Amino acid sequence: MKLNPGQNEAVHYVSGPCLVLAGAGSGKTRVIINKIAYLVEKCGYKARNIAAVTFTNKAAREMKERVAQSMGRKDARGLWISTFHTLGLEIIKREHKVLGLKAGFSLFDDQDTFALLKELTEDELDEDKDLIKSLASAISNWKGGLVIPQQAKNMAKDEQSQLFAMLYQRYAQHMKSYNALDFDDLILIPTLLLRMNEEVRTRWQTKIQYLLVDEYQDTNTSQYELVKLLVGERSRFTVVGDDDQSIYSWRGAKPQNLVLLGTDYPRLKLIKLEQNYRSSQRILRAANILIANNPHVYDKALFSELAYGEPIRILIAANEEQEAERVVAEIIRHKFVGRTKFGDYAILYRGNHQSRLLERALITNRIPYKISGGKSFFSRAEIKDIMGYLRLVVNPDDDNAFLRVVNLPKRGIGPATLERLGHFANQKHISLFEAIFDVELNHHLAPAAVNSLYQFGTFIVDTGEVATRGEPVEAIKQLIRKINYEDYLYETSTSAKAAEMRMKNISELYRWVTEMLEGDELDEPMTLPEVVTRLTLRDMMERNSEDEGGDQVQLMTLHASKGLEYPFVFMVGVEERILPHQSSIDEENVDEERRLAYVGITRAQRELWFVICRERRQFGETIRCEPSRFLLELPQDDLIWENRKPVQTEQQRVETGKSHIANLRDMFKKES
DNA sequence: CAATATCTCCTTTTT
DNA sequence: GGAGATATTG
Repeated sequence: MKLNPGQNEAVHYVSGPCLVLAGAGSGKTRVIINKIAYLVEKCGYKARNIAAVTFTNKAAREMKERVAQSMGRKDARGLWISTFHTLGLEIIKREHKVLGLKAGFSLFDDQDTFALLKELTEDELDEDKDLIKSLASAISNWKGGLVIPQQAKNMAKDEQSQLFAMLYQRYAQHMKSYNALDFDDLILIPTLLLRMNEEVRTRWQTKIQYLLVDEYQDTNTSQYELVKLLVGERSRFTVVGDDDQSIYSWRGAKPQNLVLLGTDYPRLKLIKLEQNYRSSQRILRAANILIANNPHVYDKALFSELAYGEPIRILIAANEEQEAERVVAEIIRHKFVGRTKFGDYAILYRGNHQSRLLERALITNRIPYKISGGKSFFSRAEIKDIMGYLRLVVNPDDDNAFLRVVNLPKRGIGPATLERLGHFANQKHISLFEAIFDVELNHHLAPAAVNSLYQFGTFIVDTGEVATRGEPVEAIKQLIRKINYEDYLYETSTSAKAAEMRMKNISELYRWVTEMLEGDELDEPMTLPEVVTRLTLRDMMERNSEDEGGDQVQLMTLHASKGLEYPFVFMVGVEERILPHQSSIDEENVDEERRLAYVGITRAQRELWFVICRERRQFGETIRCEPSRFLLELPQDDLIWENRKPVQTEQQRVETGKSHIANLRDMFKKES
């Protein structure tokens, strides 16, 4: 396929820093892929000296695959295509000596982090969930903004932030003694390292000679800085982004980085991609009109040369059960009429919990579906159990992992025993695991308890030895067998069927681990510690969802839909307090929700439905729902509201003396 | 003291 | 409708 002039320019401009403003569906991925190929084939770069950073593992995976197809597997080998987090992990891994980190560090996911914070702040925060959560996000913000604990303390003005800064410091100390890192560390640590250590900086600047960054509007301060440090003086890079698709500011993303880049690099070349190849003109028009309500830094005029297309429909359901049924019925009808595939349909929603009823409706109608993101594979108890074991084997100082698995299956080690063990370990400033082997433990615990603990500890050590001896696959096999995990599942599950399901999940995990340990044509073999950290980044899960690509209706959150496209898209729950979400209305941050709606709309290629309810059950009470303000902002002549004359004429407007929008609101109220 | 049964809270988005 | 804390039993 030929590139249009803008795309062409973006691909061939390689002499300096380059910013590509790429509207939705304007072929930005194609630009990146072509550019990588161009750099290797025409500019003399070696694959191993080019890095491309994407926002999700899935996107990285896809890009790797597409690049490999376009330039041949051999040439593509060695390219660094990953997320920021995986790149950071790689840097940490290779520089762990300089950093003074032990090789087998644990990667804490946010649940681990939460558990640790809860533990550490019992006295100060009194187990208050909301407080702990805001502490967690404060810490995450600090880390994302490159603020270390000492600086946080210095900057703290009020009492609350002083307390939080102090707890941040305590958290950091404990993470260190657990030999653990959290997600934010994966960016923070490499950035600080590159900033302070010239030798390391030079090494990485030599290694990565050209850097490409996708979804640039989602970078936060530390990622911005990391990019800057990696590209150095040469500043050979291309970043691609779209401020209208910035939907992650709640976790520190700074779309202003798009502007900042212009001041930091005066020679920055700005290229706009404005032709949309994805959506019908009508869908694009709706999206453009909606997003025009937001402020803009760079003006952008997206256009499409595709057909004008079908009207956008708004389905109105009495309640949330009906909402799900309506969607499913419409898919069945539409598929029958249009002879389409289930895989052509996507259902998008604001929050993960909204998927439940949809799932149920799909199941009862025997429609195959795939639900991505959300309550993932990795939050299943059985997976967390086995991962807990693996983490402990790799890094015995990981107290979180220890606590998860020490009495699983039951080994007669109850809370009382653990309480004492914890107290003892705390006094001696050692990990729980080390405490087991301390001779003085006898003075604090009954012999039976000490013995159970000792047995457990020895078991972990033994497994670790098998793994390091070069037989990690064998070690995992033994592990699952020796803890009688299968029996445990059958005993604890409510039905044999459920146990079977869980065991299947375990086999799946086992398969992935084995694959990663052994490597394949695109990926090098990994060590067990690497596998464990990579799985925590949910790397494998997303890879898997691809080859499972049967003919299935796709369900996902609006956030998860970014970067994807589907011929037919349903957006459900497009109501006030859901699609602008209540909290964003309270915080007066509706613009970001509008961008979220914009992202959803621009996923659609051919047809688009919005679905709303008149009322919905929210924990016991039924509450009335109002259509989202975004629906009222759309061009009404492109919409068909169900059971209703679509458009108010100019005459009606004059007669009633009310605005278009007020009238629509009235109509909705009368009917419900 | 450990294992199981009941009751409560809360539900934005994710690397 | 699910996880986590509390009440009850073995």
